[in-house]
Amino acid sequence: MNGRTDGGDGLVRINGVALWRQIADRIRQSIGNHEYDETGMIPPETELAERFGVNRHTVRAAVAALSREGVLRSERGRGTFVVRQELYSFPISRRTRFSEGLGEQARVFDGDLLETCEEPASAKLAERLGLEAGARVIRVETVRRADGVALSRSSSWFPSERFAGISEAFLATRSVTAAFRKLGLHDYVRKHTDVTASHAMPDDCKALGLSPGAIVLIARSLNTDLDGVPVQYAVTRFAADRVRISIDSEA
Amino acid sequence: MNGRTDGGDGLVRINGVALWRQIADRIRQSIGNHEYDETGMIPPETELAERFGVNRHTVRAAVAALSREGVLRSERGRGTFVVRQELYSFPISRRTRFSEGLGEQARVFDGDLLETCEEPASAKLAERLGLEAGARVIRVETVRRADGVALSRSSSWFPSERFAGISEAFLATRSVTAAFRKLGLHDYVRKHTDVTASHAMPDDCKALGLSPGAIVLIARSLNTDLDGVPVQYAVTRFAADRVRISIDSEA
DNA sequence: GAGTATTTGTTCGTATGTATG
DNA sequence: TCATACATACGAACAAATACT
Repeated sequence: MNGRTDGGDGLVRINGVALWRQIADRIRQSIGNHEYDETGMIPPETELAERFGVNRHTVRAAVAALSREGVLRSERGRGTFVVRQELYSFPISRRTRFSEGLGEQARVFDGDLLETCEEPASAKLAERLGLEAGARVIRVETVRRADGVALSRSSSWFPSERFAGISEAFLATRSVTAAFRKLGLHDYVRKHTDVTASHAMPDDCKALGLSPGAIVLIARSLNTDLDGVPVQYAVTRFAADRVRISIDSEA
Repeated sequence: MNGRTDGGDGLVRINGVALWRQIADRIRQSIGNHEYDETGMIPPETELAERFGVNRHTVRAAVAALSREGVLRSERGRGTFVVRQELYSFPISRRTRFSEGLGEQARVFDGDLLETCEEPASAKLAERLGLEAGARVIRVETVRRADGVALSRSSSWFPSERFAGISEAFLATRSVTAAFRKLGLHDYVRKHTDVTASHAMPDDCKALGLSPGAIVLIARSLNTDLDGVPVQYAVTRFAADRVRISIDSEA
């Protein structure tokens, strides 16, 4: 069966990744690139099948997966439509804050505190936060949503000594900025951010409502107070099909 | 590490991605996170099989795939070893330049010009470059390598009118900075960068030597001259298991 | 309203790939 | 290496809802 003389578009059978999943990914990407017109209707299954050089069943499997994810919605006799075209744009700058950054892209922002605990810092973490090896830190696990859609999942670490009670403060205010303020820190800045990407772990799928095999953008970031003393290290995992990271390099 | 406590297992049997490929991706990620000790030796197959809750055959398939990619090297009787531990870190700032940024992380940098042509700008591209709709642009497709390893693949667009001959200049110098200089533009700055992630397309796999199903980090960037006039729009696709994007938010 | 084309939804069967023991 | 169970992909229908003339 594998004589896949890739017709119009180029798609090759790949070891280990099902054809329907590759097609789902390409459709998802086409949506992100605004390759479909404004009606939000994607080409009919027969046309996609021909374009990708696969059977219609295979396209249907891809569309079914995207429908389960809430990306597409099919209507018998009418066609298949994109549910939401735009990615949320998450800006990174010296003054990065979560909900402020997303600004007017959604009407409602909220989040959950999944878990919090105090633990000894690993060697790497202690170094990043400028603490002595084994110093205690408070870890806070959160999920952020915009208009009810989960966008990201974060693990944050704060020095215990300076920010005792930060998890309660966060729980009360649902905002790191506000929690810091409650504890006497009135301003902080983003020092550095590293961005990588990887497949979603089972935890990500659960917390973000992703279909397994989805991609997450991972931002590892360090915030400091105005004197340059580290106050927070965070690993944030964004659903890559919902969020774009945006960097303005202004002078 | 990281207190992530997925208790040893945490592998979901997902539709569309073969188990051995998921395991290969997790091993790749563990390497990126430095979860293996400095000897570079990964746990024996039986242990990995037990940890992931799969048959040893399946782990072997994953290790075989990573060995084909050059990520692992198995030695009979000794074990399986990581070939290169570190990700290359690609910094983004107002003065982003490709090889300067990678600096001392590799000994040899080079690249190929895959293809170049002149074409009319799409509506979106014209807007981004501040051109009239349908103005002509020069597109340049390149691949960049560090120490012989392909890191990224770029499509760049330059306004034809201002930068006629840029592809020849780039071909001669192998550097955008030098090519600009040849054409009389002595300095330029990075205005904006958008980062997303997606599965590698067949073209990426070919150009970057990726195994299918791999992930690419996609940076869409705009460079301007010192007067703020756009001079280059580029889409760069990085192999996510080789490169990390790094953002310093200095004042 | 009738008739036709278009589009998604469903059911067979068959061959190959993946994972286990 | 072999045998078994399940997922993936193909092909050829046909059914049902919608859109257009």
